[in-house]
Amino acid sequence: MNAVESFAKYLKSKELKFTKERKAVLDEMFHRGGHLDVEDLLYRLRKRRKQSASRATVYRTLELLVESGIVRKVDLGHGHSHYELVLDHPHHEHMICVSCGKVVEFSDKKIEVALKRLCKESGFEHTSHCFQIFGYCDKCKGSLDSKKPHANP
Amino acid sequence: MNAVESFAKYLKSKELKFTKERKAVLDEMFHRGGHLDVEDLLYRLRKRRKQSASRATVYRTLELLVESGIVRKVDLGHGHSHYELVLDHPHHEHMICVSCGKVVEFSDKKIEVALKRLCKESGFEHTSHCFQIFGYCDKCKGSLDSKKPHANP
DNA sequence: CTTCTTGCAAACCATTTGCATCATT
DNA sequence: AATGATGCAAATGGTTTGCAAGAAG
Repeated sequence: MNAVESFAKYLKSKELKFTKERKAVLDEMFHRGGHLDVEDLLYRLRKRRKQSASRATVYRTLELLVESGIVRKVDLGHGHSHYELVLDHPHHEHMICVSCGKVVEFSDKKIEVALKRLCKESGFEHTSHCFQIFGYCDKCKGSLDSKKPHANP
Repeated sequence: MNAVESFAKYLKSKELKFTKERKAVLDEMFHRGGHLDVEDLLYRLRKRRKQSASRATVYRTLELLVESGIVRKVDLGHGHSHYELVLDHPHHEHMICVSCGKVVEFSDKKIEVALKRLCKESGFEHTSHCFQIFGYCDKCKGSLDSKKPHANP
């Protein structure tokens, strides 16, 4: 089942409507694939699509997308949220360069296994997690400016 | 070297002053040990110590404590920051119950090893990381109210 | 005495919300 | 036609900042 069908189904189950604004947000998330923040999304909707949506609607739609499990909210340490598609995108964590803002996705089987074991051991019912590694990417290593506002890749 | 000496040294190196307000914040962080947010800290300073400090000063002091490496800022998904002592407290991650807000610390050697290897492989210079697991603690398992203190995925 | 700090209140910024109007079902 | 959705602007809540008065070195 693709993201659009999945979202339509979710909305129907809650007796909510599949408006053009909601479709536009989902489409843009899908088109992008990677992580996006609200500002990016608004810009892309305005500049690259015929269909725009207000900031409030984007926030409201993202909340629905998160609830439905299609998108996840991630914290990349930039002081505001980012969102990324879950559907069709293998689960991963983020490695973030505090100098240039570059974000590298990674995943590790051993970490996944350890996580599951830890939860099981303590009777914790895992629903989601967030693993961010901060530091300097190979290009910024040795760089002194750890105080730069990170640009979004 | 203890936390007070360490902070004094850091402040001196930056030609900053070790005021009673700064000492009070550090003392309370040290006394508490675990994670605290600004509200907790203000309350404790006001109620449990003779020395208080304004909200602005608490924020400013925490920033200095983070810069100096004595304290780290952690995101427990509550919509605001928490802070915890690094010095004299073994490194750990957090498992957070989205229903009751309970936070359990954990650490895992295999995860630490995997993290180091991953960074090395990609030439990433690791400075810090944050690993949060969200879900339901043993007491809240089966609970329906997923609408409590949570924020992240 | 000079410079850094404090506390206050105003500013800021991301996010949420109330409400009148509009669009889907 | 009924109900939910939108856009706007105002509200919110955590955090930051400008500034005058105060304290540390």
